[in-house]
Amino acid sequence: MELHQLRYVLAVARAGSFSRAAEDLFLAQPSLSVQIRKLEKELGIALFDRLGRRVVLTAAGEEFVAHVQQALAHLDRARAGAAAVRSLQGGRVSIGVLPSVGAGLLPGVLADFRRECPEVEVRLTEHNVSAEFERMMEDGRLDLAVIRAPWARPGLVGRSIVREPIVALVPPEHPLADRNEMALAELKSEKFVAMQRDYGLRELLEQICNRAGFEPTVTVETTQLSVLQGMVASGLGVSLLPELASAGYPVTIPIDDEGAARELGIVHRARTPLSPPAALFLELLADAAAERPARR
Amino acid sequence: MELHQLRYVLAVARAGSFSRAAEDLFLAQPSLSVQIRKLEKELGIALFDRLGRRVVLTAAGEEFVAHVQQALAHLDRARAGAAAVRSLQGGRVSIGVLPSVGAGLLPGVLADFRRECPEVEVRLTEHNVSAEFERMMEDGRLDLAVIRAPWARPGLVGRSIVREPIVALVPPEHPLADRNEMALAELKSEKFVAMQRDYGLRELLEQICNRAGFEPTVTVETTQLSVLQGMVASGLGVSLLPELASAGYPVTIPIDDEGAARELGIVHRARTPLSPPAALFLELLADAAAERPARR
DNA sequence: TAAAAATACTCCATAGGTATTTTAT
DNA sequence: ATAAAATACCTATGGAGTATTTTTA
Repeated sequence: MELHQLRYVLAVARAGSFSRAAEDLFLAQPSLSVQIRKLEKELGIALFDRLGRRVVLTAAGEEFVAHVQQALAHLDRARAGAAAVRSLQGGRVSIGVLPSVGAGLLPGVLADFRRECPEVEVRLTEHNVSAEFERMMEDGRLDLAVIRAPWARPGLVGRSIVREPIVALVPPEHPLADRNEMALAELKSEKFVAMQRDYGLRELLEQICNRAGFEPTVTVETTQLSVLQGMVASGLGVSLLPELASAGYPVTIPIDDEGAARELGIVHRARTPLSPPAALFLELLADAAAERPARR
Repeated sequence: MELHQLRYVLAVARAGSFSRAAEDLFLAQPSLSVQIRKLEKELGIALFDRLGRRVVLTAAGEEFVAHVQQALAHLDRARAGAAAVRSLQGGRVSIGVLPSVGAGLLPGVLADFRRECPEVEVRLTEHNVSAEFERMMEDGRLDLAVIRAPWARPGLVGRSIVREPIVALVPPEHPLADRNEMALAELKSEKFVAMQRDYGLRELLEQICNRAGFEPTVTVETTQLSVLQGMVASGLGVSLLPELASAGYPVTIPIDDEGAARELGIVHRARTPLSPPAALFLELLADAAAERPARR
């Protein structure tokens, strides 16, 4: 049983004649006859009664055709679904974003994307750890992820989209509170408020302090950016955050150390092609990021 | 898009690996890879994300598979329907019978048939004229018909199943009423009660009278066997009927002329093969008829 | 006799196989 | 180093074509 045979059966049933059906199918009449016969032989029943000049479905043929029509309709839907994805009128994109990006950069991009292809479902996943996204990418659970550069896995490719400065958060009454800029080394002996271990922002904090030559003394840990900001505000210590993540805190002082910055990139699997919706989303996100001037 | 490709897609989705799916399908792995790739190219989208060692459906692939499963299920049903007809567990037989046969011979056959294959639908058509059945046979509206022999159309084949004597029906007080047998010629100057023109039994009456050398004088016509019998009973005339059709009338006298008989046959199209249910029905009918001894 | 289906054959596209390379764990 | 997928190449099945015969209306 082959698809073309099924289409031929429908055509013959519709035309009531092998010759006319062959014309409709742009096929030679013998080819059509042979295929129908072959199918009948395989099924073990006659689908058509050859009444001399006319050809009509047998009772069994009628039942068969009814099922075949259903089947072919489903295949049309399958094909149409694929076409929809191809032309950005359907499908789904799964995207992973760090919380700070989710709040800062994404809403506008989502709105743009929704406007361009309202039929495409967007599945957003937020997570604090870039490495988790890398894992999800490789599992196929995500099509795109916005993560910290540089990414570790060789199977991922992408482009840098944001380079944002690191700022210090200090309590309002802190001696450094009125500075316009500062060096990391000045925080060497401060107490730090930080995200818990295994959070991306904690790792970032330790990396930049280490690069400046000291180990930060973390006295309080939390899992929420807003809680961290509140703790700094109430004088429990200072902190270091990328600018996007410091949004909402009043006393931030830019760090002028070389390399005191967080770089974000949008990545996807190197070997699997991006679906058309995913490719569009990547473009929109990159465009939106390009409008924010890259700093430091 | 080909059926085998769709089955391959389902197998790969199920197995999560080209190699394992290829084993399941008793197929070489490269053949499978090539077919999937080809389908993806035709659809213009990726159905699978090749994640190094594992293979998972893309979002578009999942939707595609869902439709394909529906489609293949319908094809299974189509195939199963054909198998059912083949094995006498489904399908339909359309049969044409003359009213006298419908009353006399058929009920038992129908019961036998129903017992042997209760799933097969039987569509009965009664008609008074054999020629009408011949037309319906050639239109494909009937699979089998029980008609008067000999049949006219060369496209029909079949076998004789019943040869029944012609009997005379006379009013109870008629001079011939107590005879055990008689010759047709003795009815030469009687008034006849007969079926209307174009009825098979009327044609039969005229044929056998003509063969006996006279034209019957028909004074009353009707369209119902029971009405005809009533008219004879009330003395309006005599009639001639095949034995099956005379059932219920008290005064019948066998005609001993050579050839004063009606022969019935069961016919089907010569060129189209009988469906298994139709073939069985033919056999059952022929068997039932064989049990009635053929006479004259 | 004309029109349709079946038959006979020829050709070539392609599904599937084997051997091998590439890639990822 | 191993296991899986991709690539390259080959073979052969079978779908489609042309030419012809058979059959029916």
